[in-house]
Amino acid sequence: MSIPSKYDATKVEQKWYDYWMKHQYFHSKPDERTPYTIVIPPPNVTGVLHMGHMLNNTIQDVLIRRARLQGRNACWVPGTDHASIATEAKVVAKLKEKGIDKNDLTREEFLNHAWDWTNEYGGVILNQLKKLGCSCDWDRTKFTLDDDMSASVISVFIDLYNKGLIYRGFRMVNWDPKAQTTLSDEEVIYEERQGHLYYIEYAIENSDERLTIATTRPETILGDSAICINPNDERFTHLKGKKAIVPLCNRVIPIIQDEYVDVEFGTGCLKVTPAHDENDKILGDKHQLEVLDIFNADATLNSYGLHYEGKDRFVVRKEISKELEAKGFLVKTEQHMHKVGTSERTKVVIEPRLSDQWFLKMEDLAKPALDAVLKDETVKLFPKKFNNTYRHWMENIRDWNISRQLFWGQQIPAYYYGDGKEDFVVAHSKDEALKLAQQKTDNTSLQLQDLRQDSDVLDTWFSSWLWPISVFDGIQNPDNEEINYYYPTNDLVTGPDILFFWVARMIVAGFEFKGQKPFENVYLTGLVRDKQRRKMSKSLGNSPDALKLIEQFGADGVRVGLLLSSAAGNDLLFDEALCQQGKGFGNKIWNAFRLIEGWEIAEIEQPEYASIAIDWYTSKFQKVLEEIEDHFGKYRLSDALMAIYKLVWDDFCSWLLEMVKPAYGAPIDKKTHASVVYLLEQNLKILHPFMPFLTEEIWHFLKPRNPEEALIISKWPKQESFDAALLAEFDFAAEVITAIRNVRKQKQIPFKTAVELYVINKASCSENFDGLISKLGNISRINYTTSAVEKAFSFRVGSNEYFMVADMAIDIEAEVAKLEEELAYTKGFLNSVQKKLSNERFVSNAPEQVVASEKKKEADALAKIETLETSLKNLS
RNA sequence: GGGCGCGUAGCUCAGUUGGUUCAGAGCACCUGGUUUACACCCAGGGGGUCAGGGGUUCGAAUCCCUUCGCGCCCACCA
Repeated sequence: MSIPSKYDATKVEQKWYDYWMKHQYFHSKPDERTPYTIVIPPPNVTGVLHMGHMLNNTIQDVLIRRARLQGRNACWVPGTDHASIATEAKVVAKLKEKGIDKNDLTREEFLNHAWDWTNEYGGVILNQLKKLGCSCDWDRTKFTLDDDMSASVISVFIDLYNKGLIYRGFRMVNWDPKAQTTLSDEEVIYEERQGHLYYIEYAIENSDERLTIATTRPETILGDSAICINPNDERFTHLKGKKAIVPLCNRVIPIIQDEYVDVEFGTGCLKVTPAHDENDKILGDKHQLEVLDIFNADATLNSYGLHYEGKDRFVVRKEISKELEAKGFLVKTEQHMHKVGTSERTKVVIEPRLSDQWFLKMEDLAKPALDAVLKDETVKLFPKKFNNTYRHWMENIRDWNISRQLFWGQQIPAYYYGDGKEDFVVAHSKDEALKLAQQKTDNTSLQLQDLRQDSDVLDTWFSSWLWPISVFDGIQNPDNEEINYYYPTNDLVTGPDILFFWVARMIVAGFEFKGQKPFENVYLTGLVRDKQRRKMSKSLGNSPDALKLIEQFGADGVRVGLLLSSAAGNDLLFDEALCQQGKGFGNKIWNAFRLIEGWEIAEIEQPEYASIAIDWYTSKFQKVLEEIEDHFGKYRLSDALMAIYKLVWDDFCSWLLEMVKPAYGAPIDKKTHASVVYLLEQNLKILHPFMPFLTEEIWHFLKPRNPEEALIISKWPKQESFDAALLAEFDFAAEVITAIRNVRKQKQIPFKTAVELYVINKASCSENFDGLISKLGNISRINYTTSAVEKAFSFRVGSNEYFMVADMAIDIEAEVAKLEEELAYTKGFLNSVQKKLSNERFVSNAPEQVVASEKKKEADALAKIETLETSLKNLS
């Protein structure tokens, strides 16, 4: 098999992905091994891969591949989410393009369109994940609207309802007038907006007096039920019991008193509109005020809007303020910054609206989930700083509005048989509902056709909160082999933006439905931003096409690029240059492999320097492996990758390969070659989670291997003890080599010119690395001496002094200057050390170790000064 | 309004309980190098008042206070 000089990522990647699939390496089934399980955060079924997914799933794949190499039964469950509101919005838009209005369709017709759409685009994103190299168990692919998944959701709803945790309530909810559905509090994003504060005069009934109120929403005066003043506000006590007249519609409303009103804000008078403001609703309930809903579902005004009927709320706001001004009701307007709730999905301004909705009581459910993270730490968040955010949310948790006025989702299993508030039952089927209804009403004449199912569907998150359980059928079939084996899962990798939407609720569901946590560790990634720190978004056009990146840099290159600078929880500032760096790294490894494979092997004796070099790298590898394990343990994948990057590039390629490399054209001894190949293989194993394709390719080039010997299922290197002393010796030798190269560069001694080196070995270095110093410094001979060598370039490493003898003129003055500079620096250093040592408080307070080290520094400095002074004397 | 976090080299970030190994890494930059695995390369190098000020300590990037700047989360003030 000939080795291509260039690595062709595209071809190689397809080949190995097919190979892995064919041999079922990604597939997991319960066995005697310890499981390692990840469930994917299911992307929107109709979505396309973006940079956030790339980062997220690369991290998951790194974790899963590493676990697989460590001999665990690795199972990564993929799937997609029906994303009710987002998908429904897309389908509605698509239908609109075709001239079809959703409102003209029946539920069934609409769902048919939605399924067509899902079947056409669904799964695109999963195929994109394959390009990235994700080793998911595709046989397990789930969709949150699969029949069994939906059945689990419905069971859970019924269970919670029967436990009294789900209730129906007429409440103020967040209404999205565009999607025409309610939203949970979490789906509302508050934005700071510049608005106006309108000061409007209301006449007092049977009086000439006028009262001024301040409002940001003048259009809602048509829904006013009262004016509220603070009972302690002396300015208004005389108005107690009087009535005011609403401008334009001339309705007479009471003036009520409540301490809720802030005397300081605006005019100290508040208009009360119970239908359109949460606080006004509370006031309204307390004071038994009328509730006047002035809006239609699409936030246009209804008949209460008088001549504004049918017009949009924002249009009305402008027009009504003009009318109020023209008629003398508007006193003034002020600029006013305030927060406006907007829909996460449709971006429109949320309208508080009173309606019948389904809620889930959260307070009791939240307790075990709160303790699991903060008290028992059975669930750990990475980075830990999210504990606070989590606590805050959990401790102030509010009931969850789980109903949505959509078609795309699990329809709520509530069946109504009458118009009364309690005239409904909750059941798995209509037949069951009928029985229940007959029992409840004691009316056996009730018929199936008398029942109508609630038209709402459940919030998407009400299905995805079950994900880690339901993908293993743990709801419907709670004691099955799979759920018992894979649950709780190990790691969850997701963004902090869905910490509440999803992560927290999964923990809640885990304890409620399985009696234990859904996962052990939560790795929260940062957001992917561009170089200017802007969020990547379609509208900004700053989000690169994920697949094009893979084409350009290879999946391995992109994976490395993404992970190079992404500490957990930190935003990732994406730059294509990072992928280039990833690709360059791949190229480096490829060429190292080509070098090794290109050597001619001979039955010759192993040179001593090669044996030392291999011992050194073996120890170095172990030392770095220890660091890598530590990084992985802390979910510091960037650091783990960087440690491997430096190990492979610097230590393996730049040092080891250069050290063992035979002279040009000369063969390498068999033993060294075998060792180097072995060490390369060790490298490939730890590289594999990050760069699966390239490593598998090289692995199979190194020797023919059976499917059972594929890298993907090989064994992660075992951690062993290493020779720290040898590593220290190498570091010293490396310093010497660097110094030699430095002198060569400064004095323009070409590398090809061999020079002799003399050493005054005060540091008592071993001669282990002399052969390597000679080889990498092109030293013809190393001589040990006790006195300075004349006509030589000198340098010092530690307390050793070195002299390079080259056949060229020595600039004595420059040498003297260099020595003097070094001497001055060392004296200054000595001075500072001695100052510290002469400080009695330092000597008596600091730990012995620290004092000893300072003493050693002093001794070393003194020795060095002596050496420098002797050399100076010799030169002059 | 409440809470959390951050500010270290041109950029992105490490820096564990204050003290050997503390001022680091990668990238970028500068200099030199191409018949010899790799220019997607090799060798070498410069660069920081650790945001500012104050304090505790023998000793502070690290602990405390304070100022300034930035980010995030939560909260119904019209």
